[in-house]
Amino acid sequence: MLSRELIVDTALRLVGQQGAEALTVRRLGTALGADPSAVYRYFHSTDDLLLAIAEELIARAQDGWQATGNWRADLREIGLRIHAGYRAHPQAALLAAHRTTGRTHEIAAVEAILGILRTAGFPDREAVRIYHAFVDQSLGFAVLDAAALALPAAAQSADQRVWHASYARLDAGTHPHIAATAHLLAADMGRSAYQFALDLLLDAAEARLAAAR
Amino acid sequence: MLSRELIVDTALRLVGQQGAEALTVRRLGTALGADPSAVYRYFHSTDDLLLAIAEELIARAQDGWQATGNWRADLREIGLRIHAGYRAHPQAALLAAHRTTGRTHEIAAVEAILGILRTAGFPDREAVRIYHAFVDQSLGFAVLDAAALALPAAAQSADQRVWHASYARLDAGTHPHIAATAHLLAADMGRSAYQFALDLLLDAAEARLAAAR
DNA sequence: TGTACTACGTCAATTGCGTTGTCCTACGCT
DNA sequence: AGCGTAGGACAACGCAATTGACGTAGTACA
Repeated sequence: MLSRELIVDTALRLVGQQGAEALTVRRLGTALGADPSAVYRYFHSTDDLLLAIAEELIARAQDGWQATGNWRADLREIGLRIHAGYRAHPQAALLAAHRTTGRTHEIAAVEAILGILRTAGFPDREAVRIYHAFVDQSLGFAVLDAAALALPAAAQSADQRVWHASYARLDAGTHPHIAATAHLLAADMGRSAYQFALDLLLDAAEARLAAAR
Repeated sequence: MLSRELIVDTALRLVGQQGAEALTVRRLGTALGADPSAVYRYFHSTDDLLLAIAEELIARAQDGWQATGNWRADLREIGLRIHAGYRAHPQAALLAAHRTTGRTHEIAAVEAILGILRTAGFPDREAVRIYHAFVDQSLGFAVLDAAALALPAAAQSADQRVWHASYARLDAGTHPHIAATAHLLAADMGRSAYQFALDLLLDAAEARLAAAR
């Protein structure tokens, strides 16, 4: 017996194991032990299914979150949760992160973030702008980092080697700035820049809030 | 008589005119007045073709850029160029934005950005961190916005409609913050948040530079 | 001049995809 | 008992990427 939940869970597992290109109605049907067309009893189209997957990722990211009342800490926590949640399912994140679902869990997240900003004292117009920048920045980094994680292991280490090989060996005469910072670059580019970028965004938001008062 | 250049140019024109979903070997063949399979005489696969398109994009984005000496203005200009360049060709951006090529155009960009930051007075470690956050933020937003543009027209307008339909009709009792800002949300979510996010990042960087002195 | 080779394009076929319409079967309701 | 419906199977359509066999023109070379 199939169900929307079972199909979404199977799809996430399928994509996690076999990569993004495995998410087809036909392979999904095989994984479910059912005919591909059976999926259409529960989802209007593959796009509909994709939105359900996106919604599930949002739900998992928000699960168990509690506001502390400190707007900066709360926003930071939500950002890190979104980023971590999508990175946990890189292939699915690549497909789903840029979709607007308009469903309950997404709405709950929007309401929570807007609430944090407005309660903190941001004027409505400013709260909306910061909300938008915050969410898209989180999703953008999530997609980028997920894409790196979704690469085959060989391509992943090749990307990493570029910083130690190509960049570290550039001539100081033609590329003085890279030459001067090559060791720092090699160390930093292996990690995600999301945390630092998030703190920069929160710094800027805090400064604007102080200036508005 | 076909050629790699002619095919790449035709592909870019095709996508510019008919949208992301027009980039198929069959339609490309039709646009070239040739059999679809003729493309394979010049490119090993469609992925190969897309990489060639991506290279072309990098070249075009950098073309004609000049430093002014104002670090903030220079960084802003580079960010906007990257973002606009990728957004102009969404489907290629989706495939190319997260790859580290280590080729001449990419190296030139890295050197330029690091140079701007170090010349402005950022210490090396800080310059590298800001470089990383700046680049990944620009690429992240580019991917996200490109993905939205690469959607079929139907899905695109559906995403847009969500903000006017679902969100604008939520009850003020259960979702007070969304209800209070629904009109602002609908207006803001139709645009890219990149410019605002970029300005926030530059604000924060400027504050850190001032604090370090 | 004749031969062989290569570059370039066409043609036909294979495989996989999303999606749809039709059929079958089991179950709950009156 | 009869019947509607939910849930699944099956077959088919059209579009996609890709491939290998085939034709054709030009070109190098003996």
